[in-house]
Amino acid sequence: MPNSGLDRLDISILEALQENARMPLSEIGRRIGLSQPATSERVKRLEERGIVTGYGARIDPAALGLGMMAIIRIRTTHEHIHPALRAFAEMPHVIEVHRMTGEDCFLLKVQVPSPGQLETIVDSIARFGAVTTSLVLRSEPAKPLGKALLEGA
Amino acid sequence: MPNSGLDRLDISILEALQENARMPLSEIGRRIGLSQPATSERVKRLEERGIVTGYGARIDPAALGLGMMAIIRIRTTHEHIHPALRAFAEMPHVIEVHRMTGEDCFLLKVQVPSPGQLETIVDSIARFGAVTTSLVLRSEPAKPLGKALLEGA
DNA sequence: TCTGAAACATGGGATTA
DNA sequence: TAATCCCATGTTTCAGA
Repeated sequence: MPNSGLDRLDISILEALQENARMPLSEIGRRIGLSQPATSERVKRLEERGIVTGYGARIDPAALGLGMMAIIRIRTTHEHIHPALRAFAEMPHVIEVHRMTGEDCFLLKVQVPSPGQLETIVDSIARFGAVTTSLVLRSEPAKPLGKALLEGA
Repeated sequence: MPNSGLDRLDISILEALQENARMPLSEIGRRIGLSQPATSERVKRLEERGIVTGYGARIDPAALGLGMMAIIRIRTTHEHIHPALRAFAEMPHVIEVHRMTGEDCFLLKVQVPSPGQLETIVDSIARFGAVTTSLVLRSEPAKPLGKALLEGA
């Protein structure tokens, strides 16, 4: 088990903070049977060790008029890779960029208001190589980390 | 522009909260030129309108021994879809599940400690259909929402 | 565990559209 | 009038000893 020296209490803290990063430390402590200062100390250590890298608000894209999500794969050649990365960084609708093994070099997650906007993005990406676009019909809520570590690893 | 009645200040608040959900309201207010109570009021309204759906900790998977990320696509038939969704929900290493259009019905994002664990997951998914697995070599940091709305939309 | 400091929620009054 | 802001203050939450 490659757990970085985390005990059950640390895992519980991570789960609580993923569920609600604004939960008071006293409340987290109450759940796991620790005092507020002891909980505070553990959270600070999790941050210092680089396990907790920050805290972010969850935002509903649909509520902002970005109700359409798509997955775009790009198959390209080696000399296009770095220009492509720079181009993706400039596109605000491109939310995630992953470089991968396999036939396709890149996988992008984009969040757009309309098919027309998606077309614009696809067109501006096509210069790098062959593009495959899929519309996301439904996404399950993203799963928090934590459980995966306790069971077998 | 399909912005749900958000002005520039609301957008700035969303950006600040995505960067650091624990930023004090007084600090957010200072950045955008508003008092702490006025900022508090706006944040509460963003929550009530369902734009901010929660707050979560960002966790480094590698620091938890889950240093390997993979993208798995599955091509299956209609009768397998709901059993597959239930099965994915039970797999702790499967972080995201998207149902899509196109040849492949599902796209999964998985986070594993080792190739062996990835093999186990692929094997247990293969019963639903044809599986295509790609290892993620590198991911750019996920982009926050906000900018995309101001420019043209 | 306790305490001073920081951050938050609430109510009243002023301003603007 | 309705909305939004600021200021003042009581309460909660945090950090350090």
